[in-house]
Amino acid sequence: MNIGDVAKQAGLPAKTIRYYEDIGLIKPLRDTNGYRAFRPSDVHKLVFLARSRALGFTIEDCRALLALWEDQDRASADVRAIAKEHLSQIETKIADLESMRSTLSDLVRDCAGDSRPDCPILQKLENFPAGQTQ
Amino acid sequence: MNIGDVAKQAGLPAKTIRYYEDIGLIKPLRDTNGYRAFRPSDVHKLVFLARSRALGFTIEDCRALLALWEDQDRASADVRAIAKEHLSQIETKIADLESMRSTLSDLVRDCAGDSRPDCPILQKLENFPAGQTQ
DNA sequence: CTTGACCCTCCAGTGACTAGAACCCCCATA
DNA sequence: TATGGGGGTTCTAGTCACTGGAGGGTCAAG
Repeated sequence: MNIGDVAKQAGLPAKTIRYYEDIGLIKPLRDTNGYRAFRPSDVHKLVFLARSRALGFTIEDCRALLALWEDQDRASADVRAIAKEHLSQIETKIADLESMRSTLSDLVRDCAGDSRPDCPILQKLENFPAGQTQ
Repeated sequence: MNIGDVAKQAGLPAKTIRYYEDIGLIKPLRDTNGYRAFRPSDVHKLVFLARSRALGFTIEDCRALLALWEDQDRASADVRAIAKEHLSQIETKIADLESMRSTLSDLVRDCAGDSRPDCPILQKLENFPAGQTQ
């Protein structure tokens, strides 16, 4: 199977698939003309990768998950540990973003948004306490 | 004022401040020894930048906000537009992360986390519909 | 005079791609 | 047979917002 078809099946851009080969996540064979020749197992892995990435796992998480996925003797707990760690990172991010949202929506609410030069948003950006997350 | 003191005042690493100079956000003077010499207005700008960045504005947003901040004749509406756009991006991100969280926490909940090799997380990563945000 | 804290520049790396250039390969049509 | 289009290939460099490190200069105190 060529890269274009695989890209459709996995829902990933061809560029991304080449990149995944570069960094060693997949190792497709090659045809005599140099084209990548994807086996069903490669496609399967790419689908797995697409889904894991969509859930926000990092590439290194994905690498670990793939290794566990391929290991018949892995412990369920190993996978769970990765997922739990990731989940807690997601929860931290959500909390950060919610605090940003609340500050920002206060600012926007207080701003008349007219043509006068005095803007409460800029005033608050000068004055509210800094040092939040990113 | 030297960069170390400014860093403390603004709550930014010195490296970041140098970077902000590199990309033209600030233009501190120089002492004869080559050290950056920050005026109060530079410090003020850096505080503003730290706060805007803490609220998740991109550097380019910050550049625009700084320009408006310095422009006596700006319209309040311009600032509000940037803030509103940013707010809606934050809200999209939160929604994305919440959908990740709900899927992931389902997965984690269903996983015994023991030493058996069958793991529902990996099974679901093979099977649930892909194509979410990132 | 030395030590240690501070400052400087420049280069490279991060994560996860993405854009683009310059090229090769294959098939169908005129 | 040319040619056009749609694949494929490699390579380099760019993205964003820093961050780390090497290798050095400056300054104040002891």
